[in-house]
Amino acid sequence: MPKVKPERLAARRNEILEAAETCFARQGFHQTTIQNVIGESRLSAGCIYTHFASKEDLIQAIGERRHAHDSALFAARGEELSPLESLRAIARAFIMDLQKEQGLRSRRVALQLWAEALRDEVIHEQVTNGIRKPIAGIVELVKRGQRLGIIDGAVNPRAIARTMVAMFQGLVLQRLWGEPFSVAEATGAFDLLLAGLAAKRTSGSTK
Amino acid sequence: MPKVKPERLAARRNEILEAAETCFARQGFHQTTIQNVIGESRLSAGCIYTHFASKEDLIQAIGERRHAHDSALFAARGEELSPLESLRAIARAFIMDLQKEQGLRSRRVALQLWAEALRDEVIHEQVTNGIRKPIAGIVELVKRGQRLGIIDGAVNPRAIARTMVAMFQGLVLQRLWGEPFSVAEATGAFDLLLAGLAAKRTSGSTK
Amino acid sequence: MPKVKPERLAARRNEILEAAETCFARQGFHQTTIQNVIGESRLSAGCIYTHFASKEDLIQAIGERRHAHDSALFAARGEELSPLESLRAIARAFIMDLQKEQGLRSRRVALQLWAEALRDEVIHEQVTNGIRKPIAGIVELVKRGQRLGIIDGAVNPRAIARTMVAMFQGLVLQRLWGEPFSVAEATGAFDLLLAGLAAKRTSGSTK
Amino acid sequence: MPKVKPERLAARRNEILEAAETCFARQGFHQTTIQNVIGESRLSAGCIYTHFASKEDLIQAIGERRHAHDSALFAARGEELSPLESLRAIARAFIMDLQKEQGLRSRRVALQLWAEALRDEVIHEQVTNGIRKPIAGIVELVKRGQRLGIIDGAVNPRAIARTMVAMFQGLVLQRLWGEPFSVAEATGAFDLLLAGLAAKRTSGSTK
DNA sequence: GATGAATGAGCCTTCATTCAT
DNA sequence: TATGAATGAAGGCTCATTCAT
Repeated sequence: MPKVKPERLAARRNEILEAAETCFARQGFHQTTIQNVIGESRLSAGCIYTHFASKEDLIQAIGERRHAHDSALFAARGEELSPLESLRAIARAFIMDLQKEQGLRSRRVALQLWAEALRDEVIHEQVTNGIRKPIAGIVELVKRGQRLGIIDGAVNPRAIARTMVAMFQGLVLQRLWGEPFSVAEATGAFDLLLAGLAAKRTSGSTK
Repeated sequence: MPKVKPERLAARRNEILEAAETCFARQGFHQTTIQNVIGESRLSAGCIYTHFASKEDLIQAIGERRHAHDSALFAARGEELSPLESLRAIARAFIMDLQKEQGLRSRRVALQLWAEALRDEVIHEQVTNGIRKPIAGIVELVKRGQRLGIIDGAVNPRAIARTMVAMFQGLVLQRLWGEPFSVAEATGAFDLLLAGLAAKRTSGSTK
Repeated sequence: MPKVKPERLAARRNEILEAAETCFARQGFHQTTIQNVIGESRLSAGCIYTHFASKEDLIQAIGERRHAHDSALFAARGEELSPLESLRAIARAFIMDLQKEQGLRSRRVALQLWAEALRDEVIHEQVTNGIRKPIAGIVELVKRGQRLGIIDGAVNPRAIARTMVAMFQGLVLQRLWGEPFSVAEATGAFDLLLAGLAAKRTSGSTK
Repeated sequence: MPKVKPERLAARRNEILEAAETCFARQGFHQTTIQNVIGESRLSAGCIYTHFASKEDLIQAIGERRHAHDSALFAARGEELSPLESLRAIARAFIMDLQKEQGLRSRRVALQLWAEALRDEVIHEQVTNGIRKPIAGIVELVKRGQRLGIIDGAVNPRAIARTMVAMFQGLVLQRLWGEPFSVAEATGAFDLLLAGLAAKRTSGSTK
């Protein structure tokens, strides 16, 4: 029987993660020292190391969090919408989320996780898993659209899904770099892609 | 009259950059030690530091290179093509480049530069400049297309350009993470976007 | 409420300074490596750097110590003595101190600080402050002597004070270089200067 | 038969020493890099190393120069003066020399040699030799004065000589540290010492 | 002799991690 | 559990010195 309730433990863990994310967003993983996290969390080195085995562990835990966040964004839009409307809704939700100042901190960390994924197997797993679920969801929607005759049957659902996600990722990059970002522009561009999808008579060639 | 020709200097500089890029692609900026670069280049610490002021300087020089490479990819497609064909050509060139094993090493480094741009002002400049030129080029093509009546006059050229670049960036990410990548899929998806562009009578709304 | 008492901190700091002074006296500032101090103190690099910000900081802290030591040597000789006797007492104390083996270690360091003062503003401040207090003290004594009619009113107190200190400094140099040093000789020479001071009827010129 | 005349060699050697002294005076031995000397002399590393075996050798050569300079200062004052006048003349020459801006550069280096003498046997030899000659000269003068009955026979010539030199050294220190320095003050103080010397009836005690 | 690019040992410093309290 | 002083293995960088030209 633990003397400290598990919820207390989780709370402490969360405090640390919160502090770490702040530091990581500000300075990056490698520029952030454990001392920084200690300062930000107002805890001690020893305390942090009873909750996380190592700095790497801490980073991975942060990765896990992000994973959850993005999955939620793309998660089940109400079933009552048409597939195309669902896709728009997803895009809109994502684009709106990019607007929020608050989400940016976490996305700055995400960008670093993207880079880290090249080397760290665990993070690689997190990142690719984090992408596969949304992609699968979009694939489902497109297929449904095709069954309903709303979406051109010739398009490759997987390719569409991957492309949409790619667009979102690229938008994140540009947003993080401080490029001008407008919800209207982003939504408009996305609608063009959907328009292409819907077109019964796709002009695959420009000739 | 220098005993050693300037071209020799440049060659040496290049050797170092080459070795550094190899290390950075393999281990990332922060996991790579100068010792690694020394080992890879078979030169000495002192030699490296007569060509680059610091590790940071080395990273920035690598950034400069990438900058040049990508700008070239997007650069002037022949004027004889129609704007839409030009856009396709650009996309195709980019997608083909992503196929090449050789380009990947450099792109692994690019992803790290993207993350680094959040903290390093010089790299930030490089990365955003590297993106602005392609965007400007695409904007020009779209505008020409609109003037020629080939592209829907209602679309926002800037938004399209930014979106296209975003797509490319996202593709790079997925490719680097080892997600299955097919030229046909990628090209197909891109054509959809172009189809949306070309459609004179697009219902921007799905209602 | 700190787990470790502040006095423990000060003790540790002192250990380090002690080790550093030993090394510095033996090898000089620049020949001494932090590794040497580590070896001498039987502590670790990290520990030293939690107490001192840099090697330079360590040197300056050593300077501060010396400063204190010398100021003490020249400090208030009992008020019950006549000014001339006070001057003799000061000189004697100084000369005796030069005899002690123990004081030599610290003086070897002092000589290096004298040289360092040419370049390091902080050390320059320490060294000149360390000299100004004794000079001021001697000036006071001379003035008192003049008021009492014991010391020739024509002499410039400041010049005398500076000269006395100069003599002491020169003696330190010669002592450190291993020149034969005898208390009797040194005291005798100093008395000559005092004799000159006291002489009511001195012909400043030898003609 | 050397192709390069020895005088050409000596000239080159001198150029280097000149540059080195400038650097050493400005930054100290240990802060001065060979690169600095190279820059100051507008020669090359290889060139310097054909004239001097090592940095240490360069420093010692500088030491040799200083040695010569100071010995000259104290050297044989005309025989026609009385001993006391000779002593005054020596002091005056020294004090005047301290005034010259030009001499200061070299004295800044001297101070560093004084410190270096603690560790470097060669420099120690130079410094102590540089002092012994003046001391011997002064001893001779004092003895002559005693024989002539001008100087109190009770004084210890060696002690006097050492003390005078000590005073000079101390004055150099204070001057280098930028303490206010006046020829009149310095000369006055020195005269006091001479006055003490001359006194037939030395009050060795102040009681 | 002169040049200066190259060498590489070694220095100062940092920082993830531990452990006695 | 929490604390934070202490550890010590590296890491980035410098600089005296060499040697092919």
